[in-house]
Amino acid sequence: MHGKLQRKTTDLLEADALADFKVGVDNVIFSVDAEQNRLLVLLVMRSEEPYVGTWSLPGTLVRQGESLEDAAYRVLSEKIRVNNLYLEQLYTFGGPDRDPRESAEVFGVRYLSVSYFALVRFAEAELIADGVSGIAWYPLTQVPTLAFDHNEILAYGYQRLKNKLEYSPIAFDVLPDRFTLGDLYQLYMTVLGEAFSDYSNFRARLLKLGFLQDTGTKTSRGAGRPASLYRFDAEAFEILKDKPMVFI
Amino acid sequence: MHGKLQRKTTDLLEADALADFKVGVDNVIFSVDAEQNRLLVLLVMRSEEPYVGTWSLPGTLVRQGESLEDAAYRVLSEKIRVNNLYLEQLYTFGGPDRDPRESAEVFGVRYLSVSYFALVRFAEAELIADGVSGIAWYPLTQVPTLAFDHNEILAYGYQRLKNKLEYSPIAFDVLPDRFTLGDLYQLYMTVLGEAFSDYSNFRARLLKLGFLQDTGTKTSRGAGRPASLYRFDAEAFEILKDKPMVFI
DNA sequence: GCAAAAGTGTTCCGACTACACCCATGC
DNA sequence: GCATGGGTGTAGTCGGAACACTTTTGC
Repeated sequence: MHGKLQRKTTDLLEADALADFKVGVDNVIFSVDAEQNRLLVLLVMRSEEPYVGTWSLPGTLVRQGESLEDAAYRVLSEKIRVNNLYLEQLYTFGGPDRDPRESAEVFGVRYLSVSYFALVRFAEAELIADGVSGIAWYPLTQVPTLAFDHNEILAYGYQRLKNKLEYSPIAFDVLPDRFTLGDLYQLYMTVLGEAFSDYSNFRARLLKLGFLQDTGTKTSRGAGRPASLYRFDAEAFEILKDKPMVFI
Repeated sequence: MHGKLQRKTTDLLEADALADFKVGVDNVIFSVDAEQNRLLVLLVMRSEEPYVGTWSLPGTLVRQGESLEDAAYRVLSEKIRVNNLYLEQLYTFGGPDRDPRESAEVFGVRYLSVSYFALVRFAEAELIADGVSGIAWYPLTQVPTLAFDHNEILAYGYQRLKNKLEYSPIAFDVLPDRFTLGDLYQLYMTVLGEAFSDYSNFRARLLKLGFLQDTGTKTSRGAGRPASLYRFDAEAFEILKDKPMVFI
């Protein structure tokens, strides 16, 4: 309401001068290790200042001509090779002083982070070591203190993951093409924690939704009765997608 | 995976040079006119290039030392005076070429928009006309073509509003302190459209939740039996906030 | 046979739906 | 009285929770 008219003349000296930004994209990449029933996050060891030698979320700064989502995909593809994945924007963190590089020059450039949330198939995901910086899947329970405000971003991403699982079919982006209902149940247990639902009720509910296709084949894993392999029927789901649905 | 090592020397010439950003904040500000049962959005007429003379969402560019949320509040307070409001971040739109100012200089500055979603009390909201640009509440059904990608942002905000209404108590940020259950019902009807629930069922469900306090006083509006005035009990709600709850 | 995992069925109970009906006011 | 909106109650139904039970495998 004030200063707007004079700005042209004294731009850089005024208190309300515009901030210049570099925009970073940070990815919260989850995966589920079905063997060990662990929820994993992908972390990289920083090899540049600031925070050299500290673990952080994989991220990058946005380049000229590159969209935010492009940048998010680029980070991902530089770190892991995957065929299938789920990706969505998470939140934008942009307070001043969230990046120590800002304090270097007074009123210098600001760093803003647009975070993305991704889910990939653990079995397919092949980590790309570039020889310089470390890269590793960390069990969510063992994540150390991260660079910047990345612990906060991670916590936010984990919340989103849990919410999404309840009303979105993102689980099928992490499971192999053919999976047993036990696999699916284990995935939910791993992410949401113990006792979110009885197995047989979970089973009945999911099957009633009608987008799980019994392939006819069965698989036997050690002791116990062999389980039917199911496939996610994307076409059948499309029809139902607008109706509210709960996997709990 | 490539170019990372050489970047220091030929930074500005390389294809993967970093983009420089100005960051804008655009607000989708909703209100509900209880008299006429209309859902309203606040729009402003642009008085500067680009898009002079076109309606747009109220927005601003982020200043030095200012957080994103600060900027969002600043836009709001420059346009309207309100006592109570709900505000949350919506989404970040950041593709190249979303702002025509970008094409002016090749590889010049990029414009990124962090959008916020707000809900204010219509009766309390006093619009601030600055004499230069227009400002007006538009019924959602009559919104014209807006500047930039603002129609898209608005559509996204409307979706969020509908979702939030179902599981969050944001309605009470828009209603006056004391309101009748009829007021509350009308609000839901106005935002969500006809026939989302029977009135008596809606009433029973809400009262059972236990955070609506009957003030004892009654109000009479024209014909019909006087209605009890209720108040939202924030303390009672705090206790229940973590449990899933549906107002439908 | 026994343990282990898959798969089926059944009972109980709470919640939502769809109404019908009573109450208090203005005119 | 009658129209209007507020407020209460109820019968039917659907779906989830809990749990018992059957089936098919490995050993």
